[in-house]
Amino acid sequence: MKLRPRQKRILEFIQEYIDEHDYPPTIREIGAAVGISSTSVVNYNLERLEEMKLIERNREVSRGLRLVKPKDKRGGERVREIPLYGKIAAGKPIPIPDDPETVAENIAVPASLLPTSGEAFALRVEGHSMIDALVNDGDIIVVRSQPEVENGQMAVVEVLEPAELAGVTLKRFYRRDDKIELRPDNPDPSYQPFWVEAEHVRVYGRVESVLRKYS
Amino acid sequence: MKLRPRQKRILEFIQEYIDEHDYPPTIREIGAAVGISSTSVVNYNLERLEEMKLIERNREVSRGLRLVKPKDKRGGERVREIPLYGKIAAGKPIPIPDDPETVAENIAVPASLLPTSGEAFALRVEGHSMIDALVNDGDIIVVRSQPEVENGQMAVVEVLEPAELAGVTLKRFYRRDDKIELRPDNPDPSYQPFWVEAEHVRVYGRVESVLRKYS
DNA sequence: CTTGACAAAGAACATATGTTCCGGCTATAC
DNA sequence: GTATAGCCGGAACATATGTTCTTTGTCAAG
Repeated sequence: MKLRPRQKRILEFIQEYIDEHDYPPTIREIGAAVGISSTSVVNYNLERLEEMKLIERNREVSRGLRLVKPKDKRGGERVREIPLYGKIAAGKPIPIPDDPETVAENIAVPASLLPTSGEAFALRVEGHSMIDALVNDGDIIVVRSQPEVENGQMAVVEVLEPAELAGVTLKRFYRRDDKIELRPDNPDPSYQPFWVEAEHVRVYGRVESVLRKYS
Repeated sequence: MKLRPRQKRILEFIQEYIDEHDYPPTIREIGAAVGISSTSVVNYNLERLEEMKLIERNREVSRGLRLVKPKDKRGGERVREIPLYGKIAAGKPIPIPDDPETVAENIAVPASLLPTSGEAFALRVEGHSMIDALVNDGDIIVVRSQPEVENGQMAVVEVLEPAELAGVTLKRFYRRDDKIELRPDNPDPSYQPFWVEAEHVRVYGRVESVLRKYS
């Protein structure tokens, strides 16, 4: 079966309408846009399109139609939304937010910057302690959730004790037996590594990618 | 204003419904799902949600509602595809590809990392000359196409003459009268700035953002 | 030419769906 | 207590919207 020009215009209009409104048009709106005065003619053509498997319809439901292969703007799996949980101190640890469940916002990340497997989340870096690792104040890091990381990797960890260091921080991670060294990556001597008991550290994940926007 | 549990359930249901049907639910469908017998109560709560800027409504239109920040698969303008033209030397300029029109591939970039206006494209950085600007070998830069840049900005420029420097390169850009200094950002003395006649330089654009993926 | 399938227009119809109004309930403030 | 505001339920209402029917015109096949 062949797609007639009027039917092609209907398809295009549906796509445009959904792009603009986030919901499909009515039969009458389609008619007005394509230049069809009768609702029955629109209905007729929608039936043809349905036969051709180009759209799906839910009968007796207003705006009950969808495109079978929507020309999705975000091209399938090329982008994912991950939660942006807030700020992380690259310098001194900062306390965990009271309610970690409340996600401030989501951020869209290209699939090419995401881990190939596993969950991921994002944080905004505050401070300059990882400057030598090319991570700066204001950058957004994408973190792959995982309970362990290898030595030398950039990791997001929570320090439980001692109290004066407690909080979540971004550091290079080195494990020696049951002690863990958290090392900043800044030549400035005001940034010093510190050691913590392994049992007092919880690893959230390792840094997978970095996003930076220049104002 | 506080989000009441019933309103939260309404939001969640709208999201689920859209994910499943590709169009929004009716007031009555929301009521049935959330356990509200009266359409007026659903309407009332939708008005509250609209006040809180959590949804938008088109009155007198069936299913005329949308989530303001839809976790929707087709999240509108949140992502754009831009061409990834290939590699650029952060160190020595590299020749322009014979056919700049042939785009090797496209890359999806979140709108938050794109310039608010104008065209953009992406390049993969090769070399370490911009290491102090936190741009490293392998990073992808997003470039806003523009014919001029301000002094000190990181810019993608093409050098036409002299022949031994000809090519496209990534440098900090400084203009003094009719001469242009192209300055790398690496303390290593093997990276040296150089001066070129302004008429022998073509500016492609300035660096808008940086993406880095750790293997 | 006649026939039948297809496309279309217009009108009438059925109902799906948003809107409005009224009353009741609960909690808090006065 | 009373008063007020926020929230809810129910029903009547208006209309937005899909469905169906009849009629007309076109075009290719017989």
